[in-house]
Amino acid sequence: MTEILDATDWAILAEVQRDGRIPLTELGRRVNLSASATTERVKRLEAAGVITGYHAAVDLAKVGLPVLAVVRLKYPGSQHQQLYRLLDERFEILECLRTTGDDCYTLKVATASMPHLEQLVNELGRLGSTTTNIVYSQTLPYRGPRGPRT
Amino acid sequence: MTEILDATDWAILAEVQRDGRIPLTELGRRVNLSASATTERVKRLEAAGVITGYHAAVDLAKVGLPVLAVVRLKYPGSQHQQLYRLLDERFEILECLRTTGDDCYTLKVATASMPHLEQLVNELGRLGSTTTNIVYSQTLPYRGPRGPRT
DNA sequence: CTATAAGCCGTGGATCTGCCGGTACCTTTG
DNA sequence: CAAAGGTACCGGCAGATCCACGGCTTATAG
Repeated sequence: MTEILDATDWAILAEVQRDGRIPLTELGRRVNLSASATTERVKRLEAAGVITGYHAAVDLAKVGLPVLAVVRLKYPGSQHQQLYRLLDERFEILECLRTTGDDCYTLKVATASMPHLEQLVNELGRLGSTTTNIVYSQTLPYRGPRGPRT
Repeated sequence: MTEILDATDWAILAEVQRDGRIPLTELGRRVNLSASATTERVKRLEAAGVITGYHAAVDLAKVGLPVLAVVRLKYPGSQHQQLYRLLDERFEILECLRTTGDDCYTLKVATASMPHLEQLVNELGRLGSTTTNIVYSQTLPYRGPRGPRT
């Protein structure tokens, strides 16, 4: 049960994070391994939980959710239950991080319009005080971790 | 050039966001379509830019980056160049959003340890004033957009 | 030196993908 | 009204891909 990742593992991770549908033969070619050896490496990474899944990325604007915002939620009580219910119901909430500091939660939300955002923030405001920042642009869209000396 | 997504398109998006490596035949089974019809739908979504790519998700803790944090950066001048350089060099920075409000940028960073985080924040602090919040847990890990009445 | 384990390779059968023609339905147009 | 064109779907086939198998090489320990 080798806990450490070698350079080949990092190369594999870089490739599958860039293109999650790359064929194993092509992946093997890029990391200088045979197809079957590549398969074993990938399976091991999946089994160890290093690779947690494969997901398609969707353009938010193209599906009618052009308004992206970061909402910080300050939350006096401890009725987390209500927040969980909102996370379940409200598909506009894309991500929710629980953090240290004055604001307990940091949410990323995507809405169809400003009134739509306003309505969502109103809903969140019933749980605690909110601070909202509209996102101009994703200067750096999410990227996964890289290994040393890429 | 139909701009609107129908229920089948949303079902496809839900499936490929959940599992980006699902075979087209299985995908067709789930959305009640033949394999070839499914292929055409997916190709169209890709060509239209609705699906922007497929990516493997990696467990940050498992690759030695267990400390996740949100850093907000307040930035008096306009030397964005220096920030871009940092984004390029510093693999610990996973995401960077430019927002309205007092803090110009909101970054998501992952580091190996607290000293490592401290060093990264010091680096960022040379550009402007920073506010850092450690992430306890991802209450809701990133999920993509969902269609109406899932 | 031998035994064991780990990592890699090549092969072959099962599966999936990509491309083809064909059908049904709707809209447009003469 | 009828013909033409467009759209979305299906089925089938050739080729590419995936996956499990056994054999080969190297490293380590006894």
